[in-house]
Amino acid sequence: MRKPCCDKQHTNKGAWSQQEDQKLVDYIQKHGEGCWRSLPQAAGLLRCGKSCRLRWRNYLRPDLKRDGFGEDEEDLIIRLHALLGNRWSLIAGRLPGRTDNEVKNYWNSHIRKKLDYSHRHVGFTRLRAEISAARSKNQANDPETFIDVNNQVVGFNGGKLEPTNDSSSGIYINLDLTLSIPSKNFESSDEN
DNA sequence: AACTCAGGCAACCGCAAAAGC
DNA sequence: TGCTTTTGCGGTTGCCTGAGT
Repeated sequence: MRKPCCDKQHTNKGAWSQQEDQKLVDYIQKHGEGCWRSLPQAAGLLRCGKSCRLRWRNYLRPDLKRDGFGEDEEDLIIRLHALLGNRWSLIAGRLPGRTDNEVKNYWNSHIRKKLDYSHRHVGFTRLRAEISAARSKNQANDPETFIDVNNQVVGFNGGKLEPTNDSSSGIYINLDLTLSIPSKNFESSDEN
């Protein structure tokens, strides 16, 4: 039987107060990240470890961007989502200062709607077709499909998408994620 | 001004993978 | 090697806010 992550009767839930944030930040600055299970008690917080970890990673980390998503970031998310699906942590990993939760929320509240409009966009359709071909090759367990994501070559290895140095053979797709599709085209495609 | 409703975001939950023993 | 514990991830929920009526 799995133990619950914390004693829910003695933990706070809901929005974090400034005092709680400060305690968490102070503790992590002193002791570093990790040991989330024991952290709340050590930091004097009535929260479960998972809650502390989430709060730190999504909102308190000093390297987070707190401004809105730019067009280039949005384009990148669209391309990565076409490639990776709902692998939010992987997508967020390609966006410095962004979290998986932030990307996921942004996708669900903004981009998904936009894509409903843009699915007829020729360039985007072509991109999806290329990616779809690569993914179906992967489903056939063919390891020789490589995708260049911002100069990092990744390959399907045993069904997993992983960085690889071996791109000497097989299908090779350069997504060129440093360039952005003019996102205005997405919007305009349905408005005529 | 009051009410309703939809959108956006923060946070929680449960599961799976990884790590430790 | 197998079991337990911890961490990470993705889906979902619930609250808050602003627009519309």
